[in-house]
Amino acid sequence: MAGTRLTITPPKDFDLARDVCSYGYFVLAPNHWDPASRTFMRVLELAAGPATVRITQGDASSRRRQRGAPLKLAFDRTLDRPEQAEAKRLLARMLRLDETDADLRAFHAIDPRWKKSGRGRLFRSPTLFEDVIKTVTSCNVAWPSTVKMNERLCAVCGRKAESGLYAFPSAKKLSRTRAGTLRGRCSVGYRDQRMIDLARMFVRGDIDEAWLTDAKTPDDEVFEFLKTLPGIGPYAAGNIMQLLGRYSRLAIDTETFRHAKTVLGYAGTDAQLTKKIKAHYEPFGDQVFRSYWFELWDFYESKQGPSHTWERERTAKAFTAAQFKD
DNA sequence: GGTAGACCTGGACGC
DNA sequence: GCGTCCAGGTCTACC
Repeated sequence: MAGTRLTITPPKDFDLARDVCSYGYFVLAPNHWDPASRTFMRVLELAAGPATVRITQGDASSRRRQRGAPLKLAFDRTLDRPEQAEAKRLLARMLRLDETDADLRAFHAIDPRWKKSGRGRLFRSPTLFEDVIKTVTSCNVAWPSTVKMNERLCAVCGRKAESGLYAFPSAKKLSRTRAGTLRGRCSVGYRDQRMIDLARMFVRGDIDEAWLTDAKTPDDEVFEFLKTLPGIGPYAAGNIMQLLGRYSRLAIDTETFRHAKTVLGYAGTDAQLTKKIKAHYEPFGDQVFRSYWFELWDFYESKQGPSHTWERERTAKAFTAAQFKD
């Protein structure tokens, strides 16, 4: 790529392979992780149009872990100064560079199981809007359909970069898209109007990201607000909470019940399991989601190998609750 | 406050 | 190849 090249100095323990491959969204379009080269690539929607960024850490030819080494960004076009700042801001959100080494030490003090691996950061999207829409695509559907919806949303509604790759659609674009297009061409089904309504709320400013991320805003108020959004119920709200950096709640879905039965050895009705699950994670206080998630992720890695080696095509098919029932 | 049924897609299964 | 059933979380109507 012959465009702008930038460098970001991450926190000392940041590990690109570990910290990108830490949450399922890293395999959803427009994200692309290449296990062989340990390179992350996606299109960012910037002020002057879409730009593809390729991210490596340290010496790409080395197989050694290079925690804390500079992140090298290579773009497919030239970015002016404001765009460079915008790109860095979006990538910092995506990679959770705001989670400092001290933040992670605090998490590991509560749950020391992840101290050795250093796990703590959870990959997310460059924008809250993309995180919310991705969460809606993960509701009431098997994982392969979530993968497909995100691919189609980008291909049908996203802008094309010089690289030929597509961006995730902006809120503005999605707010003007017809429900029939989303349903017919993006396979989002009944989620069509809910996605458009969400996009319109973002465009109008009805969703106040500053308030949602303000440390002074109580978790309970954020959770209750999220549940008022179209297509967002208790599971989705819990998931968006963690995407906002609020780890005090679980996002309970069928996968949680599968985990409770097969890994934790619990039995009973869903209501009984929910009580046992909450009791199990209670000791982790305001970090329950991370403790839950890395237990789950550990299980996936025990079945599929280290997450940074997962091929996109295989991952698209492998990760469904049904695959792990036994 | 709790719950049954509808919503939509895609995969599994039986014929 | 076709039809049927089922899984998946949210929403609405109803009790």
